[in-house]
Amino acid sequence: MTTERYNPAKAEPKWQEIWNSHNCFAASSDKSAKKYYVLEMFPYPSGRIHMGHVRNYAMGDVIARYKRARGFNVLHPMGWDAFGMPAENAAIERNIHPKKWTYENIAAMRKQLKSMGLSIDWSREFATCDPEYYGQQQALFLDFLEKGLVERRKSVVNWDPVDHTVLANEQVIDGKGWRSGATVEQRELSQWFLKISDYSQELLDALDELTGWPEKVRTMQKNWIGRSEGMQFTFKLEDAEGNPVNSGLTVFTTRHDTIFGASFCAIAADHELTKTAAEHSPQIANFRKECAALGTSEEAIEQAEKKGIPLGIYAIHPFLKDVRLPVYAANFVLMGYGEGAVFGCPAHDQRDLDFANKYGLKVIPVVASKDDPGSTEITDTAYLEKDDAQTVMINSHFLDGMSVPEAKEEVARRFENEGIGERKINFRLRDWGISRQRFWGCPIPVVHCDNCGIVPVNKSELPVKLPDNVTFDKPGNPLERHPDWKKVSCPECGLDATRETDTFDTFVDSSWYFARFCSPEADKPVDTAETDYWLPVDQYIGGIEHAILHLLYSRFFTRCMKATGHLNIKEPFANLFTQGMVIHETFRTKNNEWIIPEEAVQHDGKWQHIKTGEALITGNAEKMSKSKKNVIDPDEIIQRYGADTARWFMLSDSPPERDIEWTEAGAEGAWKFSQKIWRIINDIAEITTNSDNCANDGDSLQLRKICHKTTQAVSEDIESLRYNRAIARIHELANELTSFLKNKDNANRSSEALKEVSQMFCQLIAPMMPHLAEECWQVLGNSTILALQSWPQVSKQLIEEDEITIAVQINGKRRAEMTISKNADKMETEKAALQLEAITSKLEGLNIRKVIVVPGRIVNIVAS
RNA sequence: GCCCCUGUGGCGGAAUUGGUAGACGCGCUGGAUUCAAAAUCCAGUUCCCUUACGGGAGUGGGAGUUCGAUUCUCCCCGGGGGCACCA
Repeated sequence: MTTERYNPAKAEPKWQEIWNSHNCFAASSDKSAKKYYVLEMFPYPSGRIHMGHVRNYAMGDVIARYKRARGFNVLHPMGWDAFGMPAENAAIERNIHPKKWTYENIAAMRKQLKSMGLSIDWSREFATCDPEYYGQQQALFLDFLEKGLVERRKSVVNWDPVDHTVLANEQVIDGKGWRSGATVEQRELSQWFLKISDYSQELLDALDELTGWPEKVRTMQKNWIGRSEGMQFTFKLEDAEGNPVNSGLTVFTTRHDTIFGASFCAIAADHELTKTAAEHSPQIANFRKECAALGTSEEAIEQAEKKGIPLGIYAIHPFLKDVRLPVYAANFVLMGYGEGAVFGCPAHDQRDLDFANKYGLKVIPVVASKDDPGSTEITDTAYLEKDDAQTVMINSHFLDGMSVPEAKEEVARRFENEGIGERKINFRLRDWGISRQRFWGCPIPVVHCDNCGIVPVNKSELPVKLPDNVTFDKPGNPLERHPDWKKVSCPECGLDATRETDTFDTFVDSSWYFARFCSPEADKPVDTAETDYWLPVDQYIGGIEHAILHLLYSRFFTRCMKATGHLNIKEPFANLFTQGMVIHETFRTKNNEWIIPEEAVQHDGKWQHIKTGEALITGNAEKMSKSKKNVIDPDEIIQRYGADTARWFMLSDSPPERDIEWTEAGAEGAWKFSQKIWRIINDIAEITTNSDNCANDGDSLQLRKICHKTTQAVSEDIESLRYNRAIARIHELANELTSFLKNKDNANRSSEALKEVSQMFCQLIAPMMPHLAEECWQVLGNSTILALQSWPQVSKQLIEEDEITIAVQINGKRRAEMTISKNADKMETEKAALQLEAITSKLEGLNIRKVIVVPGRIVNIVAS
C-alpha cells in the first residue's frame, strides 16, 4: 500500500470551511420537525480554551451530530459568559479596558473552538457583555421588580475586602471569598435580592420530577435547600425577680418531643433580646463584640468553644409553669436561621450537652431505648435515637410511654390548641443577593431620586450601557467615581437623580442565556414562539461544580420568567449530564515546587528532574491548573495530532461522568487509531475486483451482521452518552474489517458488502471524528457531505441470530459452552447440554439432582 | 456528625432484568517486516499449580439469599464528594 498518512492539518480546515459554506449546522426555522436542543455550559472567555472545554464540547458535539443524522432539527449554540472580575483585574494590571480584553479573548477562543470542528450554529453566538444581551436582562429585571420577585433591603452581607465586593453565601467557601481567597467580613448594605426563598418548596418538590438529572445533583440541591419540619412556639419570659418581660421568646425546633428535657434557652448574639440586654451590661456587650470578631470562617467556628453568657432572664416552660429556663446568649446560635433562638435539651443534642456540661445545667433524659429503658444515664454523649420503633418517652408527664413521633404529634397538638405555637417549615436556602459593587457587569437599571426614592429606568431607555471611559487606578467601582455616568434625571419627577452603580452578580447572566439562544436577536428577552418550540434544553452538559449555584439559579430564573410571561416552562433542562474533569499527573520537588511533567524522567524506577537530577515526588493526577504546572494546551495537541485525535481521546476509555487522565500514551493511541482507519478505508477503496459474490453469504454476510450489530450498539451508547463503550464497539468493528481484508483469498468477499460496511463505518465514527470521517467518505467515492447524511439504518434481519452460544455449568461453574438454536425450548436445551462430551465426562459418578435451564441464557446442572 | 457515590488484571475500564467476569484500549512479552529504526502486522497477556492436557482461586473484607452474585441484603474497611454549631 502506498497510501499517504492522513494529514489532519490539511483535512480539518478544509472540511470546516466546507461545513461552514454549506451552512450545515444552522438550526432550521422549520418548526414542524422534531427538535433537539443540546447545550454545553458556555465558557468564560479567559483567553484560551483548556482540555476541560475540549472534553465538554466534544461530548456535546457527538450527541448534536448524531441527533442531526437522526433527522432532528438540532440547536447547538455557543456563547460567552463574559462579565466578571478577571477582566477588571486585567484592566488594573495591564491598563486595558475590560471590554477590549474580553472581546479579544473571545476572538481567540472562538478560533480555537472552531479548530475543534464543532457542529455549532455560530449565527446565534452572543456574549453576555453585549449590550443587546444585558439590555434584555435589564428588561427582565424590571419585569421581576414589578411582579414582586425582587426586593431591596438592608442586610448584613459578606464583604470581600480584596475584591471590594459583596459575595453571595454560595461564593463564600470556608469563610473566604471564592475568588480572592480573602477572609470575608460582615457589612451592612442596601442590596437587591431575588426572592428565591419564596420558591424553596417548589424548587425542592420539582426535583423529584427531574428524572433526567443525576441523582447526585438532585441530592445536593435538596441538601442546599435544606427543608426542616418543626414547630415554632413562644416562651413567656420573666426576670430574676419573677417580673414578666414583655416580649416573649420565639424559638424554632424540630425536637418538640423533648420539651420536658429542656434546661435552658440560647439565643444569637445578634438577637434583639441580646442587644437589649447589652445596653445595660458591659459584659454582654463585650460578648457580642467577641462573637462578631470571630467571623464566619468554618475553621473559626469549628475551633471555637461553645460559649454563652446568661442574660438574667428566664423562659417559663410551656407546660410546667414552675420550671424556669435560664436564657443565654450563645455563640453557636445563628441569627440567620429560624428565629435565632433555641431551647436546649442537653440529653438529646450533643451541642446542647457540651454547653450544659460547661455551665452546669441540668441534663434530663426524656427519650429512652425501648429495649433498655432503664439505662438512661447521659454524661458526655447525647442519646440521639428518634426512630419510633426504638424509642419510648420518659420523664415527660403526659408524653410518657409514647414513641418520639407520637410525642411530637401530641406536643404539636397541644401547642396549637393553646395558641402558643404552630407547625413550621424552615429552609436553609436564603434569598439571592445579586448586587455587586463592580464595573464589569450588567448595570442594575434603577435610579435613586431624593424625591421619589428608587425608580426603575424606563424600558425605552434600555440598555443602560456601561461607559467606555473609565479608569481602574483606584480600588472599588469605577462607575461610582465616573464624572457623569451616574448623573441622570429622575424618570418620574425629572429632577436630578443618580443611577444605581451596582451591577448584577454574573450568575444572573448565566441564568437565562439558554433561553436567549432560541431567539438571540429578539427585541425582547425571548421570543416565546421560539422558546415554546426549543425549550427545555434536551441535553445540558457541564461540570459538577455547577450542581448548586448555576443550576439552582437557572431553575429559579426560569420560574420567574414564567411568572412574568416570558416562558411557559418551569424547568429549563430536561436532561443534565455532569462530566468529569480532565486530570494530569503532577510532580514536585522535596521543597514542594511543582515541576512540569515533561521535565520528569524515570531512572531505575525513580522519578527525577531531567536537568538537575533531583529526586521528584509523584503526586496524584489532579485537575489541570497553572499552579500545579500540569496543564496541557489543547492548541498544541490539535496542532500535533489534529482535532479528531483530541476529541477521540477525550471520549475514549473513561466513562464521561468520571475524571479522565490525560496521558501522552493515550493521545498517541488515539492518533494511531485514526491512521488505522485511514489505512483500512484506503485499502477498501483500492479493491477493484467487482466481484459478483453475494453479500448475503459466507464471510461477507458475517461482516455485515457484525457491522449492523455494531451500529445498533453504538447508537444506543451515544443516546445514553456512554461514549467509551461506543468507541470500544468501533474498535471491534475496525478489527473485524482488518481481518476481513487480510484474507485476500476470501472467495466470498462481496464488493457490495464491503461498500455498505465501509460507508457505515464512516458514519459511525463521524460524530467523534468528523473530519476524518468526511475524508474517508470521499475516498470511498462519495461526493456528498457526510455531516448531512442520515444515520445508517440497522437491518433487523441482520442483527437477529438464529443460533446463540450459551454456557453450560455444573454446580454453578462453567464447564462447557454450546451453540444452539435461538428458539430451542427447555427440553431441547437440556438435552443438548447433557449430550456434550465435556459435560458427560465431568458428570461421571455424579448424581444429577436438578437441571436449571434458562432458554437463551444458561444451563446449570446441579449434581453431587 | 448527617447524606450520597465508589472499590473488578500492571493501568483506564466492560459485563440488559442476578446467568460464560475481565469486552475494548493502554502497557508488557514473543514473533514477522527492515541493513537498522520508526510505522505496521501476527500471537500471547487475571493470579497460582502444571512441559502440556488440565486444575484451583478470583470483582475491598466478612456473612446471607439463590441452582447461580461484580450485580440483591446486612456488617466492616478503604477512596471520593456534598452539607454542617441549621436547632
